Amino acid sequence: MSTSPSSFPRYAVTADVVIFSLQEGILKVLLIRRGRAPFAGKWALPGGFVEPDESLEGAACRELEEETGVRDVYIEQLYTFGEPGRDPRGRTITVSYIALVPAGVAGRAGDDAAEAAWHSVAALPELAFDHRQIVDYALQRLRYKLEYTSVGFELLPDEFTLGQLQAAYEIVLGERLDKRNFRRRILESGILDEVGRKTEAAHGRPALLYCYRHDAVKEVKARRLFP
Amino acid sequence: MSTSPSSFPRYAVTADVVIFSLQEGILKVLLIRRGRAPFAGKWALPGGFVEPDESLEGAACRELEEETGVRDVYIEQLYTFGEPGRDPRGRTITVSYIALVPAGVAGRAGDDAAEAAWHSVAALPELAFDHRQIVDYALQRLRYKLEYTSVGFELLPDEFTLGQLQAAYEIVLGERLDKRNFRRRILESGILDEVGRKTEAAHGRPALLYCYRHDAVKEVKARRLFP
DNA sequence: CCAAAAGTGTTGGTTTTACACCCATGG
DNA sequence: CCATGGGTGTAAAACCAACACTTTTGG
Repeated sequence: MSTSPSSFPRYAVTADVVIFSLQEGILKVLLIRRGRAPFAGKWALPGGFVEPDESLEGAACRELEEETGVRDVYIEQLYTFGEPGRDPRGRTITVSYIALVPAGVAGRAGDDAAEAAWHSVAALPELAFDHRQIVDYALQRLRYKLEYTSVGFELLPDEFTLGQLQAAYEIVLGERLDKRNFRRRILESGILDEVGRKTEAAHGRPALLYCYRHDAVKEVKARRLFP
Repeated sequence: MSTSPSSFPRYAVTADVVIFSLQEGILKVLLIRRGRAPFAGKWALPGGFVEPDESLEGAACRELEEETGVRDVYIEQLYTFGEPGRDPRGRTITVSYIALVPAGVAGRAGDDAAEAAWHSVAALPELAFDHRQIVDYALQRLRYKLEYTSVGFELLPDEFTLGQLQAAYEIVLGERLDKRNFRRRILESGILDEVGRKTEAAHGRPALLYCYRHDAVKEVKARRLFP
C-alpha cells in the first residue's frame, strides 16, 4: 500500500457465500440459478457486490440473510479469488465465506426472484465462474474444521442430542465414528451443556438434550478431536 | 455474484505482504517507511495496488521481489481486510499474504526510494493503516503453521543443519524444544533429505547438512508436530 | 586436553483406539 | 415383548515428555 500517484485501477468486489446445511441427512450447499448473462441458467453461489458502506463480512451476511432468512449463524472468511479473467464482465475480486446454517432452513428466492435450491455437495451441477473451485475448497476447510474444532453443532438446531451431533459429523466427514469415543471426546471438551430435558422418544429411549456453551473457550491449543 | 445492473461500486485493491525472516537470530518483518500521505513517515507493510493483468498472488510476489530481490519463496494468502474507512484515501480492499524468506536477505528500497528495514516482531513501531492487526494475525498463523506443518525450513538457506532448524523453530515459537524429541520428529516426518555433506565446524563437531525433500507429501492428515 | 556443538535411547505417563452389552421408551 | 435408539467402561496399543551422556572437531 505504498506507491501510485492518485489514480490506480479499481475493481468490482463481491462477497460470495458457501452456505452449508444438512438437509434430509445429506450435506448440501445453497445455489442460485442465474437469471442473466454471463452464465445465464447456470447455478452459482449466492453473493453480490460489496456496497460502499458495508464491510466484507457484512456483505456476506446480507447475502446469507437474503437467500435463507437466517442471521447470526456461523460465518467465516474462506479465501479471496481474483484471477484476471475469472469474470467475463471485467475484473472482479471475490471474497468468499463459509456459513453453516441449521437443518431445515429453506432457501428462498432473492429480490430478483432467482431460483434458489439446496444441492448435495456429492452431486453438484456445473457451476458458473470458478465457483466449483470455491465450493471444493470450502468443503475441504469444513472437514478440517470439524476434525480440529467443534463447529459441528452449528449445523444443528439450538438443542440437539449427542446422536444427532454424531450423525452430523459422520455426514460431513463421510465416515463412521465410534459412539463411545465420540461422546467421551465431545463431553470432555466441555463445549456442551446439558439442557436438562429429554427428547420425546419417537422410537427408542429418549435422549438428553444439549446446547452449545456460549462461554466456552473457542480454540484451546487445538488438538484434533477426531482421528 | 448475481444482481446489479451493470454499474456497481469499484474499489482499489492492494496486495500487502508480511515478510518474515530470521535476522541476527530474531524474527523480523520487513517494513517500508511511507514517503507520502496518508501516514507519511510511518512504517507500513510492503504492498501495492494490483495491476489489471496480474493475479493477486502475482502482485504479492512482485512486491516481495521489489523489496527483497527474492523470488520463488514460500508465500500464502492470509486474509482480506476491507472495512470501509480503513484507508482515508477511499475504500481499499487489501488481500494480505505471508512470505518466508531465508535469513540474510537485505531489504532494499523500492523504486520510489522509500526506506525499507527489518523490524523485530517483538518491538514493532507504530504502523500505518490497520497493518498492526495484519502483522499480529500473520504471526499467529505462522506459529500455528510451524506447530502443525514443517514450513520452518523456509526460513533457512537451501542446506541447513538440524541445530539451525531447531533454533528457527525456537525463535518463532518463543520456547525451548527438546533436542532429541525435535530431531526424532522432524526426521520421522520424512520431509528432509541428508545432503551427504557436513558443515566445516567453526566450533565443535561438524553437523550433517539437510535439505527439504521437494517430493515430500505436503500435508498428511496433519498431526501436530510440536506440543 | 579443553571447549563447543552434534549426535543418540529409554522409560513412565498419557492418550487413543477398539470393542459389546444393558436401558428406557412406544407400539 | 419387541424394535429402536440411548447410554455406558475397559484393556491393549500408540504416542509423547522427560531426561544425560558420548562423539567429533578446532584451538
